[in-house]
Amino acid sequence: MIAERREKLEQLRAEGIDPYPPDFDGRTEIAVVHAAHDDLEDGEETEAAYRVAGRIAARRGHGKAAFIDLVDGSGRIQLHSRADVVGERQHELLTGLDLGDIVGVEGTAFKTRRGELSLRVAGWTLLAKSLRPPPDKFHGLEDTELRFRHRELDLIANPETRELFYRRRATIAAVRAHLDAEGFVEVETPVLQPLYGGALARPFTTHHNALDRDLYLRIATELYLKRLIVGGIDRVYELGKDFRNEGVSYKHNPEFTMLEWYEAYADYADAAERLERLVAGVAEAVLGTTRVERDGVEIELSPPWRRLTLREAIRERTGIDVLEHPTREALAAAMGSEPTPKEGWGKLVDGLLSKEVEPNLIEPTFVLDYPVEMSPFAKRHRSEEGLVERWEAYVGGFEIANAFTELNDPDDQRHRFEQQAEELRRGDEEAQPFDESYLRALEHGMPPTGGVGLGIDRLVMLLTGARSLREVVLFPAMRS
RNA sequence: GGGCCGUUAGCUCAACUGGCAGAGCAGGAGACUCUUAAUCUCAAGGUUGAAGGUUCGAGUCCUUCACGGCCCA
Repeated sequence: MIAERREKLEQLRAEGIDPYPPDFDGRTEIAVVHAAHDDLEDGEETEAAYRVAGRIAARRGHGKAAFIDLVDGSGRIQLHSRADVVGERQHELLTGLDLGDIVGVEGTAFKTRRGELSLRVAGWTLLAKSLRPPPDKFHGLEDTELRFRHRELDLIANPETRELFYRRRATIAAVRAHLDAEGFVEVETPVLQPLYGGALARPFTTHHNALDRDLYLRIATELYLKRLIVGGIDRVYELGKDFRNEGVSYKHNPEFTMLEWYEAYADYADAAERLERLVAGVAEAVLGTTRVERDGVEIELSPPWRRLTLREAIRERTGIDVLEHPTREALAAAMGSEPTPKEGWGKLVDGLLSKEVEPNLIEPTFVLDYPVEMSPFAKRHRSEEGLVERWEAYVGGFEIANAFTELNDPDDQRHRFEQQAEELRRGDEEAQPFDESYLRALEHGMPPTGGVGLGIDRLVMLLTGARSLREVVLFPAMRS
């Protein structure tokens, strides 16, 4: 198959045709041609000449004439080649090209009797010979593994894939526009970090040869961004990749795109209002509506979202009041199970939340006020003992965002790091390492601050109806 | 980590209880000057994911492994 195409390549070279010329001038996007002439009458001809370029997607020969479908990034247009117009030899060579070949074409616009806007080919140039057969022109490419490993084939064969990633891009652009308009400053902080922090997760480790030291790929941008708050950038955000050394699932990829923003002189209630406005605004900008559908259920994203406490949420689903069972032994007993040595009380609560509560939170919901054990960077609750001012936002059965009133008391932060050290000793590999440098920054004084982390991939899932995060990541992690 | 399902031609898929591995599209040769999943004729295309086993005979049954999907942890 490949050998046949290589043979054609050599034949073209023998004819003096460069199969990979460097340029094609004066190109018009196919969508522009459609916009200019879609109103032609059936059978109407014009003198309007265009140069278009793209990939040959289909071909229907008719002896001394042929129809060819040409696709570029903007759309598809039909070409009509006639031997009496373009010349016998040029016609033969054109129809002898393979599906997948990339050509530049000059021609005049007309509409066929059946009403399809087409270009009458006056001349053409091979721009790139394709040596491998493209996916099936009718069925597209359906094999999930091939689609993910060779996303370029998915994009060639499945226009809806291209649409999805255009929508992803529109989502990110709308998020930036929203925050920029609210006076937030976008920054870039280190991806390679001497200490990881800001989330409960295991990091990837790498090594810097010249410095001869291990570095971590960031699991969050949190601690650096809060140092910028200390520095006086009162509204700051970063949108970029985080890396967590964990398994893959429909909602996890080891590298993923995260937005974090921090706002001085705000708390977690302000952050919640900002998030629900942002998500609804982005949906409106990207979809033109604040309603999305998921598994046949319509979800309204416009504010205000439901708010309930974590305690209520768990009690509502399981009948267990976690605050009545404040030790890991007591809570495990109430759950009817034995805690493993690695599980602290916070882990058990987290388990109840993710297993029992999360899948049932379809309508947008803020779950408020988490146990302090689960939240080493959140400020203690202003009125509830043992809790912090934190929320997680759930939509469609999964978490999209996490926020707190940030802990700005350096002594309390030191105490929390010590607690995390204990968790590390117990064997919890997701616990936080002690970060003296961050503590020192807090000791200079950080204003009261509200901060949010929003999972961009999950937001895109929400706005595209994708079943899996892997569908909205161009090249998801795969086994070798 | 566990369970279930899948892996057959470049792509999309067939092959009843074990019995000659097939089709459509793509590719090749030919016919056809308004087709659009064009149509028609002819010919070609395979280490059935890998390794081992059972059997006269394995795409099909058994074991192990690889990769993927779904569900659970």
